Amino acid sequence: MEFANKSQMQLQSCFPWLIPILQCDEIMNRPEQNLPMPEVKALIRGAGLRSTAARIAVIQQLGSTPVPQSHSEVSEALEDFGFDQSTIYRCLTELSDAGLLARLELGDSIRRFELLQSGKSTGFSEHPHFMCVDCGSISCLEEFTVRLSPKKRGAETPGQVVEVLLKGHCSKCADEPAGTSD
Amino acid sequence: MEFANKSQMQLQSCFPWLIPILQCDEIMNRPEQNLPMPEVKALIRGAGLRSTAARIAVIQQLGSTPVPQSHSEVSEALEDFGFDQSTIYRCLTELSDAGLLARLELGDSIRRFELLQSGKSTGFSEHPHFMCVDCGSISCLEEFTVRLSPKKRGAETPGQVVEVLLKGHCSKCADEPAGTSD
DNA sequence: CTGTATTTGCAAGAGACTAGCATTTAGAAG
DNA sequence: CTTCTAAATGCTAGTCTCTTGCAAATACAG
Repeated sequence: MEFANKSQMQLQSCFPWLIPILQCDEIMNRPEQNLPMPEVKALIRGAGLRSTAARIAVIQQLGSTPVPQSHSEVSEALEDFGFDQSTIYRCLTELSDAGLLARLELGDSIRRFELLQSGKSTGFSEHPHFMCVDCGSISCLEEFTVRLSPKKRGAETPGQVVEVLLKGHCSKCADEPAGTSD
Repeated sequence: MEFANKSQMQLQSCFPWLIPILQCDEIMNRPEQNLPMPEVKALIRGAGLRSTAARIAVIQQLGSTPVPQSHSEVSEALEDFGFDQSTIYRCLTELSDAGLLARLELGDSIRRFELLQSGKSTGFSEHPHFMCVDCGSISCLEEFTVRLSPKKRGAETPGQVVEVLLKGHCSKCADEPAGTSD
């Protein structure tokens, strides 16, 4: 990364217009990059938002891993670009409000976001998630569906389910004797 | 309630020994009370903890409603007793560590606690929960079981599930046109 | 290229929860 | 019924995640 936090500030004072271009360039050439830039821009614009460097970077970052990421994971991954914390928060919120991301609240007080592939734009994830209560790892259960079956007939249904979260001991933690992992 | 926050402090300075007795008495005679006092004491003592007024009150309060309660709900319900916020937090944590309560993290950054009836003491709830993403209401799905079924054979199982959380639009919110509630 | 509504950066703040430590108390031993 | 001590409480201050207000910067329509 050519311009880390400090040098970026110097650069910015001399050539303010350079930063977004450099940012876009850097974002585009990151090894994690897996979405073509014009597509990302179109995605953002299509949602009625301006395609800024921060939003592009957030989308790219979320597209780079198969699991949902928290704000701190995203902003750490992008910290070389010098985005403000609140900018990342706002991007995540706006993009998920616009239906491009799913906002997951898995119960550890950390909000996670996931890039939605479908055009459904419900803002909810398309598959169940599993969170390990021991190590905190998250996995997407794309291969599974969850069925809610009443124990006896006539049980009152709760409503329309849009998101499923399972918690338990992941296979890695379950293998280890209790207490050896965290 | 005979002694609210202010008068309690006066009382306490004159007759410090009076408070716990009054507290226990008040707690015992609350209309919400539904568990016999000696049983509650035995429950706490059986878990290896001292049966203090705060713990008894917390157990009683959680036993008074069928849905899990948050720290603030518990401490508001008990505020006439003048317990400190951190005491309630600690009681909830200790009682759930001891296996008497289930600690639910439903994803809205608010931890909720539920009185466990069984002697299993896993610290996890015995039934799935449903949280409405519109109004935030929680319901216990005691009448339902959840089955995780793979879409195709050979899908990797995530591990041993101990807790199930469903989110969606509750029947009350789903009936209303979007936007009218919340 | 220009103007303006949208975004961003910064700094301060809200809300849920935790930790440290002196004081108080439950429960056991005498 | 007292005395003793480990456990529990109250108070204060702190952490962490996330939000908000506002001036400065920027995307993009015209």
